[in-house]
Amino acid sequence: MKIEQAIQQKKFRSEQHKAHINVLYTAAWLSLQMTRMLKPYGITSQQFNILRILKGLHPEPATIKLLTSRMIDKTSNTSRLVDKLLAKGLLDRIECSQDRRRVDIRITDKGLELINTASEKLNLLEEGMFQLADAEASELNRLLDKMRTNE
Amino acid sequence: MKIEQAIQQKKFRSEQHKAHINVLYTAAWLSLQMTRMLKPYGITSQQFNILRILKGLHPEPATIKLLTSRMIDKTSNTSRLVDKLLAKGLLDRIECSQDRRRVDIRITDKGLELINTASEKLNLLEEGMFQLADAEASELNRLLDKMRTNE
DNA sequence: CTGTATTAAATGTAGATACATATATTTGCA
DNA sequence: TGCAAATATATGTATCTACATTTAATACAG
Repeated sequence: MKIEQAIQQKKFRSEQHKAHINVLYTAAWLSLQMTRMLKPYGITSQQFNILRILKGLHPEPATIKLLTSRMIDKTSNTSRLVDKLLAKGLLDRIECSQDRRRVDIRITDKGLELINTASEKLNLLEEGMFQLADAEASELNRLLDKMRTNE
Repeated sequence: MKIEQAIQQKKFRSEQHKAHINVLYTAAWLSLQMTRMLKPYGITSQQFNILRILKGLHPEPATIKLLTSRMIDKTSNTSRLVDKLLAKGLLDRIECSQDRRRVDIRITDKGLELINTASEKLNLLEEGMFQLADAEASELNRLLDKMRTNE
């Protein structure tokens, strides 16, 4: 569906303005798909994101600071997201002996199991979702990166 | 900044997967810019979105249902967003006499004034933000629409 | 050393999202 | 007509975001 139909707006100030709206709309759509896909596993997409980062590092641990720097949404409250995952037994938290301000966080076996199962489902979703050829996806990445030039 | 640096991840499963992450990241970045820009005006970006729709319709009113269908984020609670704007005197709400389930919502002069001032600021932001040529912005729109083919 | 600045993480808050459910009204058909 | 289904909006709840503030530990200049 074209963005014009999706939000029932015929005219836009410019193609750039339309692209701005389109990125926001597409991200909201993607997030919703992901939220629904993860629901049966009892985790949110931000929580999934943390598990994904920890899986990549495993068996090395991460600090809260490191997790934050790798999050898609930089302003989410990593401490509280980690709390939720701890309560579910998907993470372990070990106080850091060299620097007692820090905490080392590691994914548990239960966490690894969950993310592996959930990732399979997510891959299926992405396959259906992405009609883009490799070259098109590359170009999309280039354009998005360029859009954020003033970052 | 390239997405690889932005979230400090070197490898992605595919260009498509990278594009998925990139859309989410770019939208979060755009939203944050917008949130900060609107803060001095005392409104959130979702509230701005409602004012923008009502400005386009002015002097015609809109129902909650119409507003929802035009929102970028379809699952936001339009009723409650409208409540907030009413409390600030930026909207008027009139119960609909033909169908008493419905409520007609119209932007006030105060609302129009606010959105006009805020829009100018926002345009400045967009100018600085968009390094994309017209043809590039068009292509970006095409790719995003294609990404949502299964919508 | 000692005290100030910096850093890491946690917490308080107001507002938003996602979704289920409730309430009120209108439609439409037996 | 009468009553079930559909429609429009509102509300309850748990979670998340954005940001300011707090707590605690470490760094480092004088």
